[in-house]
Amino acid sequence: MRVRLEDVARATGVSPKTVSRVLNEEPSVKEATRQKVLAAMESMNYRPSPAARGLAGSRSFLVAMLYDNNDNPASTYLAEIQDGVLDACEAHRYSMMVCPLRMRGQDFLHRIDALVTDHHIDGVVLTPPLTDNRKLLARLQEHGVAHACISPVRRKDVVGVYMDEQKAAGDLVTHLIGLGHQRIAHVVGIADHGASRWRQAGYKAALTAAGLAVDPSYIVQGEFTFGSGVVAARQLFTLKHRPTAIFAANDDMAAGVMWTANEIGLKVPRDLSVCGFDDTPMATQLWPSLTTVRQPSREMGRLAAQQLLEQLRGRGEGRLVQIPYELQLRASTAALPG
Amino acid sequence: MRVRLEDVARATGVSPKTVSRVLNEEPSVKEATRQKVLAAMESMNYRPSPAARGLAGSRSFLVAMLYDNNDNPASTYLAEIQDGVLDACEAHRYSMMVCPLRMRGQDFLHRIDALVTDHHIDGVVLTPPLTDNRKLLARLQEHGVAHACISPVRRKDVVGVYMDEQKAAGDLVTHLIGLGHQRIAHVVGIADHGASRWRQAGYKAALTAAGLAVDPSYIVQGEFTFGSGVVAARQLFTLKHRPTAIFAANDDMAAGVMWTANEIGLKVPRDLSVCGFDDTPMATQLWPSLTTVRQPSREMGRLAAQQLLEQLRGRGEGRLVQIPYELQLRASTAALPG
DNA sequence: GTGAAAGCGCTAACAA
DNA sequence: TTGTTAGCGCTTTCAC
Repeated sequence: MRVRLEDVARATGVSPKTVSRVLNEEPSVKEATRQKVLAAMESMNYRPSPAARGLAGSRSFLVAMLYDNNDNPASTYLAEIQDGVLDACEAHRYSMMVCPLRMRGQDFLHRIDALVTDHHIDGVVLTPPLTDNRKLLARLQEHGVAHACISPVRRKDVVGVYMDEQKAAGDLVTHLIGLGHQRIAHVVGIADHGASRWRQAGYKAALTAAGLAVDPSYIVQGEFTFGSGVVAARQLFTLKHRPTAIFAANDDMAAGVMWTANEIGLKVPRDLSVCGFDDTPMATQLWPSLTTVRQPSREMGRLAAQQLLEQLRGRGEGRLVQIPYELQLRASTAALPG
Repeated sequence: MRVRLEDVARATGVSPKTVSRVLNEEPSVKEATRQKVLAAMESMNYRPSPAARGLAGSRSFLVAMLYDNNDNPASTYLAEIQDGVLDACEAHRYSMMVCPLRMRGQDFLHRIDALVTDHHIDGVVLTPPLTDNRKLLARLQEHGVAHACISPVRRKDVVGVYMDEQKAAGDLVTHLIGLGHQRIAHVVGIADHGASRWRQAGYKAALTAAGLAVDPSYIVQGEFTFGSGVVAARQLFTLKHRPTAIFAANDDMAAGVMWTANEIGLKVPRDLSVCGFDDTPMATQLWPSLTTVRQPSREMGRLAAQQLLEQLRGRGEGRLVQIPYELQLRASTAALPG
């Protein structure tokens, strides 16, 4: 029924071990032998059994994508990353599992243990804010499980992918300043997320670079959700000198800001310019369409997984790669009248 | 290092086979023995190796969630279903893989073969429109792989979960009629999706039941995307007798309709009532917030997987369960003035 | 109701 | 560069 490694060996006239060597791309096989075996595998449509490989060997050819189920950014962000990770896994004949964790609460370390003990996971892809959880990283280290990070805060000795979010945020705010805005507010994301810190830092840097003061009352806390954008906007709209532009740390909060503007009759962008970050599908679906920064999530997932696999397959070390961003200037920002 | 079944056996003073019997919930074990073994497993923190079980036995304790990568509904829909499937799998100690397919193009059957041959998948959860692909279903049958469907078109001899979408759509349109609307248009979804058919059928039924004519020029084709909602709305807005209400077959298209209304200066709901279907997060984030039908995707994923596992574990047959819907009446619909 | 032996398909550690 | 032997941790088959 099933074509086994042994069958390929017999058909080729070599030992099972040699076929195994070819399968695992070990260098110590004569090129002629390798070609013969490869040809037989192909023609016999041989497919190795992951179960047998996992049981006998030290590798499982399995990676897991971990994400936080509480403080998750928009689900579309995670879905795109997942697709990217899957792309890379398929290209290298690895399988992927998905593993939601609840970072608040203590069970989440046990889930790591289970993943390692049960499935012998070879490596994991970490999404924010998991990328910076010291307990999690320590546990992975204990288990000897490799990992790649997406947008990690620490960038030293880390494998994965990141964007220069600070510079991107700075560019966005500089754009607002170029449109004549001076009273520019910022809605911050969840406090300990790297994304919040970078985007806020970029905001401040741009103001400072333009010789504008950083007014603390123009900086309000959010938590990356639509609702928190609404709350933040309401607070900003009660200020004596209302901001003429608001930079929200992500698109969801920007949507909340625009919703609130509608609520009190402010017209975007005439009365208020709004911009976000991420370029989720929503950005083009809002009215007016949202000025934001494009973050290529799927590509980031793909690259992170690729670096992880690079490392697992012993081909080089796995690096931290930077991915470029793109400003998306749309209809929600406009020049300040007068 | 690892606690094996044999270790549990030794600690309990029974044979490995007996421990295996307990593990697999086989009936032919004396209750006292079973308790003893269970206790030992617990205290020794025994975790069976999926690889070994898969290799030796006929089951893999693995299910896959399949989805279409081309005609996919909103990614948030799939993400929620995935979470639900995962919930059920964890509750029954099964693992889940995700498997995107491209239904256009022919490779997708090979991917099924790979899933079965490589991973010995025990069963799959099918999402629309995969639920009704005859080739896919036939292939699964060939392989003897069980499946559960989410919102399948055929409802006979099928395991899974569905909602009465036709009735829900009818209720929505009836609500519009109750508000005084008579010129009610409908934006249809992708032609061969069950969701499109049911929602359109509900629309027509409600009109007919109210003694209103079904005007073909008020029914325009869409494809479940925001952009197609825009196109459809533009078409409807050029009609001599513009509709006073538009029922789009999903929230994304409804958002497109609202966007277009904005574009040409129509005010929702004063000049136009709009409603959608699904109650995605977007529905509450639009301005004005969208009247729609709540479809509990995560719960549907959970239930479908649960029925699948029920079937796999031989406890009963697995049924097709119906899940209730809920109308969400929000700000995008209002009484017709005059 | 329980156990002994064999083997799932592959890789490890050695040997040649 | 290639082959041999043993066994990964479990389930199967068959015996008792």
